[in-house]
Amino acid sequence: MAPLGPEFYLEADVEAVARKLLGKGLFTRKNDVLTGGMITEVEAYSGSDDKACHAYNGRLTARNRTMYRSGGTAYVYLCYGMHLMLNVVTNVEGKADAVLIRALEPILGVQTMLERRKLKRLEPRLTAGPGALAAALAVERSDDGKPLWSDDLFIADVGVNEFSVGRSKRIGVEYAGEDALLLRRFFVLGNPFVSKLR
DNA sequence: TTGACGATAGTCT
DNA sequence: GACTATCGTCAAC
Repeated sequence: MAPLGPEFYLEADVEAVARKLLGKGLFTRKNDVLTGGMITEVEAYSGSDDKACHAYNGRLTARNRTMYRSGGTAYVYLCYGMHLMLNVVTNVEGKADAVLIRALEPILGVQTMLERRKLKRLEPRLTAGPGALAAALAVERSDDGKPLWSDDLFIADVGVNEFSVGRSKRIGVEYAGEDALLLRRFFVLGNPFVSKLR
């Protein structure tokens, strides 16, 4: 399972990369245990034209500076004081674009993920939703800034390409005014491991 | 230094 | 469907 290299993430169109990420595999390796699955839901954020983006209009802070790095870097931050969010930085260095990974369908390490989430049986809420996904994969703040071809955090092609893509507004960005209406959320149609509006 | 507020999830009614 | 836990971030004071 060879990780995708930098070229996959460098293109300027963040929405295109977001779509391409659907069906790819996202995995972490912690304590020698591989966990992860197929990405089923993503959202695109663009620093250049998007009020919902942390880096809108060139805003640069201690938190969001990872977004300005080269495509293929992980951007991890804490939301609501308790949930970690995992993002994929896209575009070239200096352009603050990123894709929020919101949900995946488990493939590897289901038992370990169930334990991390304190669940007894496999059900969508194991990995449907950005905070849930980060908890299931044991994503940590220290993963911020890592390349997505690291030994303990990587994205790979798992050979899935037969599915339809749904599209909608993004979740929880009402504060962004008219940009909250942008159709920058993409998901695998009909897949149960999607957070809302399957 | 301070305080208002989130790219959420789990629990309770 | 409503309520809230919980804390880092950031802009304003």
